[in-house]
Amino acid sequence: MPNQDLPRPTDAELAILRVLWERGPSTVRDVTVALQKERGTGYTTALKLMQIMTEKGLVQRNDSQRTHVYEAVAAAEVTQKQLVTDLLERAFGGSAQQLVMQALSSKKASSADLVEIRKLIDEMEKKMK
Amino acid sequence: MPNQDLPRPTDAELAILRVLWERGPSTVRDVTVALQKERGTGYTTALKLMQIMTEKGLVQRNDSQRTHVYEAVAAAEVTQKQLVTDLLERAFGGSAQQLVMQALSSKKASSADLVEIRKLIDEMEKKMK
DNA sequence: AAAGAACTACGAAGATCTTCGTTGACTCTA
DNA sequence: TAGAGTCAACGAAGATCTTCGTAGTTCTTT
Repeated sequence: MPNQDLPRPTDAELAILRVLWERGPSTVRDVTVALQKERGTGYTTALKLMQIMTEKGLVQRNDSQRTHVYEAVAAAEVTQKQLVTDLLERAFGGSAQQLVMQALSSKKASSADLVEIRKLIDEMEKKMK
Repeated sequence: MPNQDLPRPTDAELAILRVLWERGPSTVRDVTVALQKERGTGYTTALKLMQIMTEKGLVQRNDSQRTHVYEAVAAAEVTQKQLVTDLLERAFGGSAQQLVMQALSSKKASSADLVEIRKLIDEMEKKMK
């Protein structure tokens, strides 16, 4: 029931969340290894970040074992929606249409994607009646 | 011909850009007044930010008059696309479809918006053949 | 039991972000 | 021409972000 009002994750924090979303509950070591390649993140850096994220409530820590295990508090979809909503307000003045247009044209979506999106639009139009 | 590789604007910078996009070339005073309501931004704060943005290349300054006039270097669409692309990579692993879904469901788009988006999808599908 | 490896905690440094006070210059007006 | 108002410039402060070195603890191995 709680869970809301998590702060917007920073860039480095988001990188960690993405690892946790993909791997599920993970240790600092796990996360460090995963981020080593793309970011060159050091162990203590990841540790410190994850400690801070714990304070912020972005992740949850199981410290029953000596090696702590972290997991994301909010599901990927929740945080993603928050980020999109945020960007929508900050950059697009709330116009979802423009954001969608930019997203679709910036990264080419597959035709399967387009079908999915069309479905969603159909449903939304139905509900509007 | 130049123009690319502008840094990602910060929150406060983006607020200023939005004013410039809407008003066109504006003075610090103009921007301050516009942001006073929603953000309570003070004059020197806006000035300092706009000076920094000039150094970064985000805005351009005409100082032929005593009262300088600033304008955004990149059009709204360009910066918006940059921000969306950025978010796409950082939070969605490049999946435009998911981002669009979140955007459409997070903020209710009007039926006119939906029609527009559907048009865009139609066009994209055509081009795919 | 001793040495080495792995882990958490802590603090600090450097960078960036945001805000604002102060100063000095210019302009307008009484 | 003196005073009030407006402006750009500058510096600094406080907050946040990111990184990393160091220390102390626990575990493992020999």
